[in-house]
Amino acid sequence: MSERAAPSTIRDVAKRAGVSTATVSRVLAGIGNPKAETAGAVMAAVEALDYRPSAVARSLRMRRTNTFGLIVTDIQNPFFPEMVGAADDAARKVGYSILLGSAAFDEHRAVHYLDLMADRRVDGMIVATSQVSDESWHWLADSPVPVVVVNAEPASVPITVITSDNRAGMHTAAEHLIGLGHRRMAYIRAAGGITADLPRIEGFRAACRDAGIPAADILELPGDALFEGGEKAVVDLLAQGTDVTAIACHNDITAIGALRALRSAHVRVPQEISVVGCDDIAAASWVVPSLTTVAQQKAEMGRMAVERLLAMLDAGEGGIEPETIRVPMALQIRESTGPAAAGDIKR
Amino acid sequence: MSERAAPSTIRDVAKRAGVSTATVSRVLAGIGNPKAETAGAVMAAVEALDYRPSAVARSLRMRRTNTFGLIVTDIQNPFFPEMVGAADDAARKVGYSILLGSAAFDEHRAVHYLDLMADRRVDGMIVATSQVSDESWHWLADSPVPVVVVNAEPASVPITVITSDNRAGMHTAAEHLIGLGHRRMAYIRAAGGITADLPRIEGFRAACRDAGIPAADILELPGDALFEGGEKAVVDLLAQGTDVTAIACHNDITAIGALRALRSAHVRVPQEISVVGCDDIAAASWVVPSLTTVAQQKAEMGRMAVERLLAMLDAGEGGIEPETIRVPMALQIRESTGPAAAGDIKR
DNA sequence: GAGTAGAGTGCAATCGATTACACTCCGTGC
DNA sequence: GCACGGAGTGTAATCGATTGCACTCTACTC
Repeated sequence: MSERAAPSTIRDVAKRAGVSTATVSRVLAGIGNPKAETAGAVMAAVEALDYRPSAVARSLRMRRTNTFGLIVTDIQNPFFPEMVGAADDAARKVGYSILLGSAAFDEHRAVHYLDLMADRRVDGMIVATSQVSDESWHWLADSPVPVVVVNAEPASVPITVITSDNRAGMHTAAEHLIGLGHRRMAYIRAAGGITADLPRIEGFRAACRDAGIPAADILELPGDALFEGGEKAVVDLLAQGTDVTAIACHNDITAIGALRALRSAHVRVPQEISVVGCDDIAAASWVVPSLTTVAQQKAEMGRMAVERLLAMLDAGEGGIEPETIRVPMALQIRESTGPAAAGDIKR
Repeated sequence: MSERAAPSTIRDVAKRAGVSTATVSRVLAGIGNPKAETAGAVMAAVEALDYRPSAVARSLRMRRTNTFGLIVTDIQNPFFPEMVGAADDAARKVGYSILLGSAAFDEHRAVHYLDLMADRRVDGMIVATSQVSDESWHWLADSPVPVVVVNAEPASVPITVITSDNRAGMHTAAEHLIGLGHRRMAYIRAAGGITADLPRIEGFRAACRDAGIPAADILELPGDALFEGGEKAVVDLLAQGTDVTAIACHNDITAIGALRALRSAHVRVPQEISVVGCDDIAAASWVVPSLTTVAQQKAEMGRMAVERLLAMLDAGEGGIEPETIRVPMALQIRESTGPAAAGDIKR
């Protein structure tokens, strides 16, 4: 047809209704008490022209975008969609929307999104990744826009943090294994830079220490927080022969990779080796055997992050002190853990 | 500290550099040939003030937001993050970003996002869901902004569509099963309203017809495109006793639900019953037995959608005719399918 | 009947960028 | 000496909304 039809503006509506733009704006915002007649004319014009106020123009004038930025480590990890969904719900309920960015394990991409969101003048940011440089953390902490960090703990930067109690969670998982009689265990870690890695391994070690298990009996294996990392760690472990009877993993995806490798090697789970994960993603109950894991309150954290941002917004600057909130985790016992095998596995 | 510090504006920069805002704008955009001295002063001021141009103001003036809206059926289905990731990559490369909305199987939410994106004046929209009313499809088709529909086929609306060749894909899956000797089969469908449902079941039926299998031998079961639907369908199927030797499912999540129910009932897969899914999500190769499935080119489709939008944008209105592009699917044979059992299952 | 209050609107500035147009120099050509 | 052209900048309009302030009426008080 014609050129790309320009959407109608408030001026078009005003003209058609025979009033000023100020009146149109007021009628639509429901402020002032317009005469029923005026209001009617405005609404009719809005209807006729299929008018939709431009959020862009409004944002410029109001100096608010009604948008929160949300950066996650990797949207492909099912852990995040659940969190994102909950955050989006909470935001939508109060008229905000979420601008999403997935860092995809790449610090440059994280920075890209940080910049993007700053340029877009989001009203607040949720940073749910630890793939962020120290420099960026400081920039965030100094930023005039409210920031909430989820599941990461930037050291020595005063900033609001909402995180699962990773230390206590993995402590519980270790106790569970120890209670089942496991003494020689392996732990598959995340890659460096993922801040949840440290508290989790520490919780695990602490529980072992408390049970009198020598640190040397705990094998720490490198991983990458992905399926491949879990798989490879187990392949290597078995290749060199091992007597561990349990494997704890940084997260569920790693654990599922581990399960896969154990199955390929015909090691029975949990009869020969028990496996526990962390996160409680949907797939944890899909796999065979279903995965014992430490559940994070994903949705709850997403919701909390948004609520916190809103609170910071209407408290204004300096209204709310940075604070670290620890959300409890809960052990989900499924099929992948059982009593320690009597004898060692040699193969 | 003070009030929420307002970010510095182009005027602040101009003042500090001792030039006009026009010059600042030109220097930053790299147009005109500013004297080296002027350019230097501008850059210095930008640096000193930590100036970032407001994308909001720019969008208003340019009447372009450099943003594409993307609506998916359900971000929790791993199928979508892969597509979204690819779309985001493609968009970022050319300076665009993606505003994401998950309809979460709710038509009202889909409409909400449609409105939101229209208000935000996105430069184009990707609609990767069929949870959209006829009215909305027409609205989209008439919309002045470019729209690409992914994996849905609004009937009788002239609009650009990129979709997997669902019919051919499921036809192939059926042939695979038939080739393995299966004759009595079940098919777990999606809920009504999911447009991929129809071509898939049709492809399945067609392959059976071609093989001379009477339609009555194909059991069509209701599902919901979710884990629960697959699980329930199989539970019901087994409860009433059945002689099927293979189950095809609308998608992988459904198939994984079916696997779970079969396992609970101690039916061996594939020895007693074969299962195939559709999508090829990551979890398809995680489950046990790993899932034979028909793979969609998720990333490719996300990329294509963005490219198409860009093409529509610089072709201007009417430059590109609506067209339906079918992306081929590929059978991924894994462990969940095998030769048909000799005898029926009675339990 | 003058004064006042308040309801209902309009005028115009503003948010922060981009860009058409006008203007000032300065060097050249003749 | 004057016209001309181009390089380099500045002035001001514009994008589409919101909102403080001023204004016009009407109704009411005394």
